[in-house]
Amino acid sequence: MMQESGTETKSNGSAIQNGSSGSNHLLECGSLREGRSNGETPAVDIGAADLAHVQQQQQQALQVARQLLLQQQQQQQVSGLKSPKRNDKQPALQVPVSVAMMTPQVITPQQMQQILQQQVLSPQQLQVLLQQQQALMLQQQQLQEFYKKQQEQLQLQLLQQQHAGKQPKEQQQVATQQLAFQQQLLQMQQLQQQHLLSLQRQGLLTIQPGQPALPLQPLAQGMIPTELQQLWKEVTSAHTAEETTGNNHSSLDLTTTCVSSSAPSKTSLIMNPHASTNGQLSVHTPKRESLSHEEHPHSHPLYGHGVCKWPGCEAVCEDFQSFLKHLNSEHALDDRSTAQCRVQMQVVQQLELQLAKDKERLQAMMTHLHVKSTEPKAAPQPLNLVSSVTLSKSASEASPQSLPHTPTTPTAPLTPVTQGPSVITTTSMHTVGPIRRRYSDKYNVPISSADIAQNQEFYKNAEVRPPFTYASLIRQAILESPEKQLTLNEIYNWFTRMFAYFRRNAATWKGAIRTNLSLHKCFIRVEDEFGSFWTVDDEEFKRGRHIQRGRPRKYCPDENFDELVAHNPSLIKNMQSSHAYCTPLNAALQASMAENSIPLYTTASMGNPTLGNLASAIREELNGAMEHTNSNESDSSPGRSPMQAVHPVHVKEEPLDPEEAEGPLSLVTTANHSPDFDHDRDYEDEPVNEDME
DNA sequence: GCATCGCTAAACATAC
DNA sequence: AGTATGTTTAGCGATG
Repeated sequence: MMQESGTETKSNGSAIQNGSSGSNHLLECGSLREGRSNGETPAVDIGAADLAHVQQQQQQALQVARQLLLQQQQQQQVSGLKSPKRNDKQPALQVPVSVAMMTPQVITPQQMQQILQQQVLSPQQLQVLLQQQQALMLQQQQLQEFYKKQQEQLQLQLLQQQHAGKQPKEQQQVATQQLAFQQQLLQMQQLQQQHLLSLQRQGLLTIQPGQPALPLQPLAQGMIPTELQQLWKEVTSAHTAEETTGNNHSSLDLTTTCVSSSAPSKTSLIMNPHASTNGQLSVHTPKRESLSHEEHPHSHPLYGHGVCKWPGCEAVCEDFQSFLKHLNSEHALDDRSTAQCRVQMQVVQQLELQLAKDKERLQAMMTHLHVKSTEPKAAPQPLNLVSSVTLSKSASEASPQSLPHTPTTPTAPLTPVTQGPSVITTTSMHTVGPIRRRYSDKYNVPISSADIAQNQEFYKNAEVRPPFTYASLIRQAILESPEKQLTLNEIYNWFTRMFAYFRRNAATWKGAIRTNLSLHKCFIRVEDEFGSFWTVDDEEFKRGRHIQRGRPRKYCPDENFDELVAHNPSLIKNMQSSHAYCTPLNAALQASMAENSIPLYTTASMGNPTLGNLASAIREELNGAMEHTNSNESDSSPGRSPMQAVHPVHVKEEPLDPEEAEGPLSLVTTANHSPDFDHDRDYEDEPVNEDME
């Protein structure tokens, strides 16, 4: 966190300077002084317009500008998070203060990283966009301030005019300048809106659907930046004297502000370092700040549990006063803090974006499920989010289960986090825990790639437990791999990559994976000189059988090992000679194996017809040949030779299911001679083996 | 009520 | 010794 912040700070700091020199808006600062030296007057020609007409124009322009400002403020309020309570009490004219920096940290580091990883744009692009937005908003704020002053001046002028009955030429000129300035304000707002639209198009900003967009009014007369700056300078300098009397607003020195944009001057524009707005730095208002502290003494969103909650800080502050001191000293308005604000803004924006997307997705899901719930065969519980989301193939049911904290069954989906209409109530969303999905007892229905891919993005980002069993996920991971084989660590990585849920509680789910790999017959462990990897026997997976539990491990020598070797010479090469098969294969099975050996080897739908596959194939013969003699052709890979890649030296031993093993048909590698084979699972219900035990 | 399934936790073993 | 990997078992809750 600290490191990231440091990096961000550094990059932002340099980018700020680049932005200052490269931005069109900030270029105006430089040309401002040039324009001033030229002494040019604004390109506004009033001529001999009568006073009433000028005044009318002024009023109209003011009205338009005021509306625009209000609209923009509304837009910022809507697009930003809801203001905290204290901000609601702020005057309407004040710039809405975002709570981005004032909201307690609810984002986990993982989520933060996730968010940053999800960014569509490169950091450089984001940086540029943010700088542009920042510059625009800064300028807009300055314009707002200036606009207020101009408004006051106008009122003063109107009063004077009423008393004097005539308008001095000077006043007329000022009014003209104000009009031009207001038009320029519109232009600024257009620029900003374009920028916002640009952000929106790039997915960085969401605007509520019902929110009215700012009107894109064509400018009657445009002004080049130099003219604007000239105008600004002249107007501000012409009325400095008036404003100094009893005016609380400090006069805006844009020159100073612009020059110090990379290191903003607190004398010209005092920013509130405690609060960042959505792209705006609010004008410091001591009264407001003191009010805020009065209302919430010793309460600060950036302070909690004696620790400064400034992102990346976590400095320990014994009391609130020391925190304030720390805040003012360490997080004053500088490049670093500004950059951190930007990062936080980005985080908030991304969260809002993600939230909007997830809401939309949830809505679609609700709609979809609601429709489905009317179908005859739909699950009785309307809260069953699982069955129809992705695993439509599975003919299982689901039921709510209240498990608030500890994740349990991976077969269950989690409570939707976002609120939504329709059938899911708030209560149910919090009580619906993992819902067990149960496959048919007879066979496993493998999840298809589409099942996961359908909601891939969702599970990648949301810490929602996927409604698939570990076995299904492991299988999916293996089958997705190019070689149809994965090491344990690669399986881990696939889980963490594909599911945000599996980025925590690693010990739990990793153990579950190992257990499943060992427990399920369909997972075959193969060793080579580089280590071991896991493959999957899809047919076996569909059977969904487990290694029998609770049975003693037995050793059973196999007299027919030679015959097996005859079908797979690699056995001799890779297996230790002591490995043997314990039970005789009957002639029919052997013949069947001889005929179907190659398809059998590829049955497992894996790239490598390893020994594991061989064993799987044998198992297939033993267990399934009788029930479906032709079950292998579908998964055969004609282009692959069964002996294509052979490194196996170790294969998980598969006992036969008693109900399927007819007679003493057992295929067991032996223990005793190799540590790799010393955990031989045996077939239960074999009197011979029982006796050997 | 019972059997099964899926999961979790734990113990244990082995290899590195 | 510590860690990763693999195996096995017990127990729990959900489900049929």
